[in-house]
Amino acid sequence: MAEGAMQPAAFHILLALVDGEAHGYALMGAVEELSGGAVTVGPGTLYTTIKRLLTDGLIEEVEERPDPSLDDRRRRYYQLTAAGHVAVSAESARLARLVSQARRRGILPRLSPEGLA
Amino acid sequence: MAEGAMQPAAFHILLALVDGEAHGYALMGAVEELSGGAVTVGPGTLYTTIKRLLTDGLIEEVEERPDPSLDDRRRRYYQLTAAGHVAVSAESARLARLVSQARRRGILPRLSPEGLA
DNA sequence: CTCGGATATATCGAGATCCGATATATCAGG
DNA sequence: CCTGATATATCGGATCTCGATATATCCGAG
Repeated sequence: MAEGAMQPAAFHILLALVDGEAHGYALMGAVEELSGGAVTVGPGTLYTTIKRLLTDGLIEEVEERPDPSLDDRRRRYYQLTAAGHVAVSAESARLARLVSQARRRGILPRLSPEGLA
Repeated sequence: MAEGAMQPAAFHILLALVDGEAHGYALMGAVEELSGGAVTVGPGTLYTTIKRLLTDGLIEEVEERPDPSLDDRRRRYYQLTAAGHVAVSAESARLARLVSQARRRGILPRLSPEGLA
């Protein structure tokens, strides 16, 4: 897509990370949940996207380990960078504009379905 | 993507067609306009996407020619089918849910930018 | 009338993305 | 131990994107 658009998988992952740091495997479930089950990111997309987001500087790995008693040495935790925050905000605004265009055309209920999962 | 997601280019084209029938070349400008310039669909994406939308039964070609004095025999006009209307509504609702998730996380202004282009 | 540029549709091939399958390793519990 | 769930990672095929290119038509300038 043009310069103003982001890959859907990347956006879903960044949006899940706004809640705070998370490890890869947990993000699969988080994306499915915040999309209401409409989007499923499998391991193939997940880890290749994570690698690209790291390269692009939109996320970074968290070095500190959690409570040692709860630690799982396999996990790798990630969090948004400042650039990642900017990017996910910009992409959200772009989608909001599209949604308002859809609403203007009368193909959506009056208000956003705030009450839905 | 999963069963509940649509290709961005296809969605932009369907959304432009909610306004009524249009021919392919006009859709390029329409998509750029309704996306606020963020998305540019070039001829490659445009015509391959149109072909796929026809095959999937989401759009159909309009046979009737416009006013003969204004006719341009090169043009091919398209309009949404009933299935296309359903599809663009469903995809809009999916995006609206994502936007509400973004707003819930505080990375968007309070209300949709209704006043913007 | 002819020429040239804009309009319009279409296809090709390269690159990017997506995604299931697969592989490997670690964790927890029986 | 042994098994199944968790967790990360990569591979290859399929799909999607997109600029470049080709062809045809329209229209106005000259």
